[in-house]
Amino acid sequence: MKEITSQQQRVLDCIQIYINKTGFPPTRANICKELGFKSPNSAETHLRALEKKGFISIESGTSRGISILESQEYSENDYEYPVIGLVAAGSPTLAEENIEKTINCPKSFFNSNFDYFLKVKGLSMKNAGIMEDDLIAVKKTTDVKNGDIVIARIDDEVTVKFFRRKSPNIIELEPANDEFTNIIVNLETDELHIEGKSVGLLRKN
Amino acid sequence: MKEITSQQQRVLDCIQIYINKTGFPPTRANICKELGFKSPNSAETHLRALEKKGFISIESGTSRGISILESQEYSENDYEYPVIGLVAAGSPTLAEENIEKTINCPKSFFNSNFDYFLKVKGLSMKNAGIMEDDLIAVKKTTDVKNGDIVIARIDDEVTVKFFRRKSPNIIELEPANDEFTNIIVNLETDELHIEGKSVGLLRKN
DNA sequence: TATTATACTGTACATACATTCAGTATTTTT
DNA sequence: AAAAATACTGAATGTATGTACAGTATAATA
Repeated sequence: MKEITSQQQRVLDCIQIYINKTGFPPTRANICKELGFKSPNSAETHLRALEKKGFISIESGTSRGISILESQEYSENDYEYPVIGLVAAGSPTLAEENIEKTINCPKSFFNSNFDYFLKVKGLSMKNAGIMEDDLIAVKKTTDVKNGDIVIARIDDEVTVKFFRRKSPNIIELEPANDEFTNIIVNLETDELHIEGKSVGLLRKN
Repeated sequence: MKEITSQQQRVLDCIQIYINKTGFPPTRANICKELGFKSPNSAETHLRALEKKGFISIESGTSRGISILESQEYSENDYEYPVIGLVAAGSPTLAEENIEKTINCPKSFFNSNFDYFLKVKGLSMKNAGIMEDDLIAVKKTTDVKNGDIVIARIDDEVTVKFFRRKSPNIIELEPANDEFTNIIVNLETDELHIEGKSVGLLRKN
């Protein structure tokens, strides 16, 4: 299995999500629409690359004839997902020491696969329906769009916020609570790490 | 779910086997070849019957746009929990007809065991972090305490609210949204059915 | 007894889709 | 420095595929 590029990973994820949602694989045009490509050939070349690298197989001449290989990674059974506590500001977080427990959960539980649960502290995303002690299913990725709920880190401080790119170098991290203010990050002067994005939420009461 | 005929069962099996083998659903022609039909319309009419009976869904105008709804496979730890849509007021709800799909989920996923997922309509519990289209894990029980989030039914109208017993015969159903008002139920004059209570919440985004 | 559902064959057609060709540009590998 | 891989746009084409229409026949309902 050769190395996958970030764009190819996006296409692969897109296929998996499409199958989870609809039950059947996407067309070239579906992929383009989903990822913003303007030519079906963009999808085509990515598919060919993914096939060459062994991630998918393509049935020639067949509509939607894509199948994802290496399926134990994606579809098989359950997995023990770690629950990581979002600890107070200033502490090293997202580290192994912060694994509170694990949760057994089907791998294809949310529309996208994910890496861990993050236990939420505070109410900064209250109006988005994210409450204290909720568990956010986090997919590790830096590929985020405007409006995505992201797990962002500035130095050692980790927060959950809406992601909005205002200009190539200005990113706004927007809370969903009037009592909190936007965090404006200038990429030229500040370091911003996107740890991942929310693909789902779990609450136990 | 209506009764399935033996030929329809053959077609349904054929679709499942085809998906297992290839990773994508069959075309009409594929089904014909597999089962020995000589006209694509044979497959078409069977598919329409299966859709009408709720076994599959067909995306119109879409090649291979078949998805099997009732997924009968589940392991020992997991169970296929039904997702029931909270339909508009006045309709008979919580009925089998309202099963939108099922979700495979470990039986001990939430702190208490539960019976089904309820898909939320409206924002009456917004401040409790329950948003539109969230899935509430519902445990069927009438044993509820003050402050519990309950699924209550008055006649045919089903709502999700906080439960508060004001006096032995007066129960208040309290929303978590300023734009909604409390529902006060006098057990001497009104009939109140407690369908169950929320033991968890699931959100996919 | 009339009607509807089931279970097919066979033909036809619009369009959904895969796929090729022609470009452009940047990055990585040889 | 040349070649190959990556990452696209854009247009064009053949065919794979859904789907409607026209029949035939039997069993199940109303």
